[in-house]
Amino acid sequence: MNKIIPNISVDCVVFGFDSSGLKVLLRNRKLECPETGQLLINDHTITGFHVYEGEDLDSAAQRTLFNITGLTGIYLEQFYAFGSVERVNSEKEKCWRSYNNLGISDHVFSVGYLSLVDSTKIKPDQEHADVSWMPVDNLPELGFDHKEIIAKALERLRLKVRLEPIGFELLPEKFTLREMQELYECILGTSFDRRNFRKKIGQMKYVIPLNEKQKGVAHKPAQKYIFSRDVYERTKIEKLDFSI
Amino acid sequence: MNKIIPNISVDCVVFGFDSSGLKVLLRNRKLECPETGQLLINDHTITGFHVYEGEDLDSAAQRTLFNITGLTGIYLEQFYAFGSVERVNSEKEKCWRSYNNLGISDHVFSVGYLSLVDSTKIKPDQEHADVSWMPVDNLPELGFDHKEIIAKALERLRLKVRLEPIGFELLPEKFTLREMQELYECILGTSFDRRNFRKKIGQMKYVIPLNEKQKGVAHKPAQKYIFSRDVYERTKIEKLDFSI
DNA sequence: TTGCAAAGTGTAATAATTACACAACATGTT
DNA sequence: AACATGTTGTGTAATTATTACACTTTGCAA
Repeated sequence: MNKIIPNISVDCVVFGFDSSGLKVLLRNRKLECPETGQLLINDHTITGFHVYEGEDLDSAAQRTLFNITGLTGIYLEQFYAFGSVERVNSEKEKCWRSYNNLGISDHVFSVGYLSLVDSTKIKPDQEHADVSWMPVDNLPELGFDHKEIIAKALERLRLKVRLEPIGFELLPEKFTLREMQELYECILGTSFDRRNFRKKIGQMKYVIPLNEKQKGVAHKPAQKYIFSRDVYERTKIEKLDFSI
Repeated sequence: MNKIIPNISVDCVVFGFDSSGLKVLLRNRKLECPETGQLLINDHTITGFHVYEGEDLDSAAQRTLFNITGLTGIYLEQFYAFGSVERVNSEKEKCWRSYNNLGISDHVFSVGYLSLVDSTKIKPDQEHADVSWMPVDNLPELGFDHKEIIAKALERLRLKVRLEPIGFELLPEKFTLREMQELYECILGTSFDRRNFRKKIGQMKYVIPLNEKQKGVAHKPAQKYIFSRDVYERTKIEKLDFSI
């Protein structure tokens, strides 16, 4: 049995994307009073867990991510460490700990990881009924300091997406340029001229058109594209040129 | 008396700049065998210390930074958390701990901070004889995983310097355009055309020329400039436009 | 007075970015 | 069968940013 380190955890902000925008994978947390049955806590948290003894941060984050998504090999990046004294010490969290204390410290330092997944690969409803995608621009009530953690993750995502082609991690393997444009628009909160956007993408040799079209749409079907990391690595130039 | 948290520390990479390039502030660490007097360890470390109970990460970093520089209000930014299992468990570090163990865990998670100081404000020789500026491109032997930490700090500095006007933190209050250009050249490892660089800086309203010139130089003295954060905050545009 | 070393300055060529409108197409509806 | 709908796919001209490049000025030291 793995022993947890009582004062160190990882928290993983899992981003997904679909036609209605950018999402975060959250778990519903409920606590009801054993005597009265009253709902003491009913909020949401990102997924996280204490680091095990003898485990390093990245492994702990991968483990945590696997537990909620059932997937391995997904994009995962450490982005910030959170260590404020109050982060697990609000009244609500004291209450939570009083019912769930498993030898956990009252000052837990948590290392935040940011993960990007193709949301079509996850069917959260099946495996964990308490897990769901929530829109980043309309989050429910969150536990701990998870609002702050998500905000910081989003900030990092916005930065990173302009510097590296990580947007593709959020798209299905085959995607249309419209999907790609919508993704970038909703991450960056801007809108692009369609022709200029396409011109720009056209220059990216690593975004490769397929001989395949959308099906079952009530309009002219769009061509599908794939991203080639391989071509990207070979042709990338050291420049902040992903700003679109 | 403050009690330390045995498994959590902060490490602070302090960067400075002078005419010979970019520097890191390092402390010489020596350990001699109490019996034989033999030098068991003679290397360098960045400055760091365990977090105290009830203290948060930023405060711990500020405290640590003050201890080595004697300065407050300096640029300080968290950049990465290090938690590999081996980081304090090499033969050398086991040896160090066997002589200096103050209730320290054998798996210490360290949060890396990056600090930028005007090196003219620090006279390391006076206060601590064991502290000195070392060139980043020619580092001595380093303890713990500090080589990796410095590398990561440098990577972050290179990124950040293109996105925000933090370079000025490394310059004296009044500086010449040549100093500024040399700073950017040595951080980014490139060289700029002098006229184009000046043209670019000319557009930055927050780099303000003074009615003051260099003195005591054996050539045409250069005009001095200051950076105004105030003007910057007012005029900044959301764009990755600091790439020069 | 002369030599030295760095400061300070402008222009033309090239490349990148922006703004903008219409025909083609697959489907669902009448 | 014809039509309505909604989205795809495409080019050009104007503007702006980037690059490459050479000579005169200045203050001090010898």
